[in-house]
Amino acid sequence: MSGNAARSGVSVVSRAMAVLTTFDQDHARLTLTEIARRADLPLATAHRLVGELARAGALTRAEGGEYVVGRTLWDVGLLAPVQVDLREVAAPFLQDLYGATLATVHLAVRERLRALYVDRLVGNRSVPVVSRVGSRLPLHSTGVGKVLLAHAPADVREQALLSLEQVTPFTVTQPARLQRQLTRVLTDGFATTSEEMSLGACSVAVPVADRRGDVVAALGIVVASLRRDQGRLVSALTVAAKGIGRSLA
Amino acid sequence: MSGNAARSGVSVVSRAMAVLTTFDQDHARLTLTEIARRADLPLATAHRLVGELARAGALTRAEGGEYVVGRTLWDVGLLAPVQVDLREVAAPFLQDLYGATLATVHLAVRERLRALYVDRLVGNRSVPVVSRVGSRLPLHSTGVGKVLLAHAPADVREQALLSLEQVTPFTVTQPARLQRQLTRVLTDGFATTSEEMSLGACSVAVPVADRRGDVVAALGIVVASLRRDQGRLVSALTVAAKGIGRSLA
DNA sequence: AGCCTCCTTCCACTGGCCGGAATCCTAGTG
DNA sequence: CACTAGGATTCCGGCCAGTGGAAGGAGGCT
Repeated sequence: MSGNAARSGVSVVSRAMAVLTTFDQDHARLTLTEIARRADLPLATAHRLVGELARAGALTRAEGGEYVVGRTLWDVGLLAPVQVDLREVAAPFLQDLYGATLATVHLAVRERLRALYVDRLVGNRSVPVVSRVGSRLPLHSTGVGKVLLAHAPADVREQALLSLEQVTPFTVTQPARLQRQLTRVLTDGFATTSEEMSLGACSVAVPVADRRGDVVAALGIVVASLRRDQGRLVSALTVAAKGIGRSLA
Repeated sequence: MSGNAARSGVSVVSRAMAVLTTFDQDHARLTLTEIARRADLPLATAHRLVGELARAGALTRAEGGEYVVGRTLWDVGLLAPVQVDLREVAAPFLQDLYGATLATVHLAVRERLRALYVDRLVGNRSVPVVSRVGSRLPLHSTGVGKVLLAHAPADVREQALLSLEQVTPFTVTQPARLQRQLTRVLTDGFATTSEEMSLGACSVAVPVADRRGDVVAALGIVVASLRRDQGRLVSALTVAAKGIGRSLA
């Protein structure tokens, strides 16, 4: 009658991973109870798993008793080959771009219906932004997202147009209007946003094409206003994007 | 007689973590057999664990059949609070420093008897270096290491002086000589190396002190030669380090 | 073919995992 | 101070998931 009632049949490993993936950018520190709830595990089970993960260094206990991702996982995670060639090649160009504009610089690739930010540079006097390395943001409300979407296969574009979340009052949510913008992105060679992702932040972005001409990433910068020198920014971005493309294998 | 002979008594979780920690900077892609050997697990056991980890997204199978760290772990690992305040505060200063010098810029903290590189900027025309974010390099053969060691507690210094690995022909391996250098680091306010970590690379580094005056990190740059403008580099580094220190909470 | 290395599958045994329940903490409340 | 509420921790018997030696592919090289 007592003891283990319904062993759910999933492996320990997948449960442990479920615990780990309860952490995300908005939930970087969690209590045991939250972990159990989010991973859908009995409290006692979560307690044991979390304890073992902590002992192994995968999790660490913060001051308040909450759990955070541990240093060991940081080490291991850094080894993941997530766009490493692209990032290594692009890094110097991002730095030059930052030096020339002093604006926040973004490098993103498309991951299904999201823009995955693989690298980022933020300055002292830059406009505050929500993105971080590893962030996944909507394709329709960011500069890099629009570029990636404009160059995406037709089926991806169609699916993306089906659900346009209203992030700020200025987010473009009408499919027809966004479609027109995407067409212009292809002809103009760059995309812009005006407070469509976060208030007070505008952005410009250009595609990064490899030697075969395929768009593999988008390069963008975030500024307070585009009124002034949009032309100069587009030029700087284009030069950097070309440089990255040429350096890709 | 058959079946499971000696269940070693360790949990599945710790075994899974043992598998994950077989990966390091010099072994970013491993075959199943290598994993089993390095984690000291029977092949069949390693095979099952690796399979489950791969199914959970913690590992990915590369083209050649080797395993690499998966995207899921990259996501989770990025959430680890490893010097996040320091890194966020320092990032803009590193970028300015790169802009002013076009040299590779390093930010490192001390982790026991190693220098842990928490951030890094590498340019197009920079001297090639071995460090990456997450690298742990010796304290006695790197610029940032010497700074961190000079400001470390006495017991740490003593212990570090006991084993000075000869990395290149120019590495300082005599304890007395290194001790004299460390004393100078304290009076001069900066440390230098000349091809002591890798041939063809020299470095300058300065301490980053928080508001209480405690040295919490070291900031360094790597150049081909120090002959020319060591003074200018030290100045730029000092300014940046002061700025970081002032911005720390 | 023969040999070698690495990968995959099989299967009987058993000890580590499971999780409801009880207990221990805090912190907040009347 | 007693009481409550929410979370964290410990307990413990039952049982199945994990274990790993062995055997069987799959290539590659001589």
